[in-house]
Amino acid sequence: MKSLPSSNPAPWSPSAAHNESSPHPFIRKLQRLALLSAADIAALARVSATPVFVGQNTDLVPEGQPVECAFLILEGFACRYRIRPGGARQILTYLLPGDLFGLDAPLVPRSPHALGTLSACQVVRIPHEVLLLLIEQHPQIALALHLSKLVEEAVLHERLVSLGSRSGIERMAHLFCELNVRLQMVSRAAADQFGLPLTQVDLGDTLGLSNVHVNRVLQDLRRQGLIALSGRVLTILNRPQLEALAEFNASYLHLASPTAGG
Amino acid sequence: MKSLPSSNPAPWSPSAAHNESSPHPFIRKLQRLALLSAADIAALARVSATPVFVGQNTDLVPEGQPVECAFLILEGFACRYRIRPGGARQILTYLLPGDLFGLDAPLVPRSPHALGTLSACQVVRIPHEVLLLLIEQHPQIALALHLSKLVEEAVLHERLVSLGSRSGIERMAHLFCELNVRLQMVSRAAADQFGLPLTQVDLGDTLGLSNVHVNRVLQDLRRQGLIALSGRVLTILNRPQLEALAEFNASYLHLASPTAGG
DNA sequence: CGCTTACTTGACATTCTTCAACCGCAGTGG
DNA sequence: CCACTGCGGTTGAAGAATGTCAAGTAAGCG
Repeated sequence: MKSLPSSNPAPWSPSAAHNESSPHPFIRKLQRLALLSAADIAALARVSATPVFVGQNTDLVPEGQPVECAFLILEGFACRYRIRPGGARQILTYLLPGDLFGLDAPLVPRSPHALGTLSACQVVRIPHEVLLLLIEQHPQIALALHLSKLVEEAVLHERLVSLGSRSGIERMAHLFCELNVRLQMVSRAAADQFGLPLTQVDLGDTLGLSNVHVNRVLQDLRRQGLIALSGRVLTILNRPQLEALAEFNASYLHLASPTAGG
Repeated sequence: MKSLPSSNPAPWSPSAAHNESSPHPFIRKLQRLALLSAADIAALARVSATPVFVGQNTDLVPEGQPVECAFLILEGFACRYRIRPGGARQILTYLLPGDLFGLDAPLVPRSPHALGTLSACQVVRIPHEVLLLLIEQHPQIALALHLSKLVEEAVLHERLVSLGSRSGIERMAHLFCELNVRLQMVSRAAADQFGLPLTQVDLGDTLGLSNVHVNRVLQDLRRQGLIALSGRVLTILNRPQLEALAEFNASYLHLASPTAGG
């Protein structure tokens, strides 16, 4: 695992003019959770104006280190993960475009897990003070961030159910359903198709399966005609059956305050 | 699963004079997280003055229902759990004396999981408004509650590592280590011994193991001389080895603000 | 072209589950 | 007092799910 080359943009990082490439995932996500004013949106746009490009498999925050600033993912897949003494990696959560890491970092002396990229990512580093100010001056943003933490908790609970009591194929189906909905919410997925920049090892470290077993589970899903997966693109071929297999119900991802926009 | 007999104390509930039986676990826990004033402590004592006794295996909040009020556990074991369509139960988190459920409930339309007791419990029902007031008027309590949520998150992550990548015996060892520390923090455990009012089925539903396998794992731990467990009392016979087996490091449970008391 | 990384496949071992039976104890009712 | 019952725990045997090891293939890249 590489580690992040200090604070400045990596040498191969292009200009910062990329931030209008597509609907801003952070704003889009928070708008779904609370009603934001034009000033709120402007503040969010300002905060995330200078993205940095980070290569895949790069640590943004190493395990056990203090967290110097928050990170906002604009593009790509990142994750929180732990490495066990024997070397095994457990991926705890995925961070997708629009997801924020380190909101509560000032309260935590050292991060109990690492934050790293799984694909090449576009990331914004946000100093704690900036985030603090944002929250103090924009109560609706504070509310949206709070709600987003509650959704994260629900996702974690759902993953616990998967790891604790679902079979390999059910876990995989559930993960795909969840990723599809989460990516759709920030316009990074079509109805039944999205880019999945993960290796089979990544999937295994997420779902508690060996890479070999992941491979066989994927083949099983393909053979049943539920998905297609090749070239880092996942296609859901039979959503009803996939969701049934996963016992998937998207409601846990759709927490919204009564005032929230679409 | 029984369900809670409405809002009033159960018929067999004794007097409320019981709340001085032992160091108040809620106050004790929050004091560990932030520096509380005498007024803070008095307010906490007032809020939790009227406990209710609840029998084992009783639902306080059913899955999918709105949460009408918060619940504070004073004695006994409770848990958040989910029942899967096929009937399988996954226990998500334990609530021990001093633990609070429903802090964010006003923001969540319906609880995605149930809250139920695993043993007979002593519980306080706290209306949302009372909790809100407590938080508004006592910033240090608000801080402590926030930190306590962060610890809960760390516990959840730790459980995810267990279910995702540890063997049955490692999971069990880790759970015992964690429970010992958490109970010690609220004076419900001696150095190496504590009451464990759980059945082997409960343990299995927590750790993602069948009851039969739980039984064998327990025998293995006993055979290795690491624990004794009988009559609902768990004794840790060889802590270093048990912690090594579990890869246990208590630091994730010891988050504290710089100003916190011991 | 050779190297690396990801994926694939087969054979085998291990972990864990399922099913079924049995034990022991506590509560309950006759 | 005793039979009955139910729950929690224990045991054995068989099988399913998953891991490990090892080898081989395919695609991307310098």
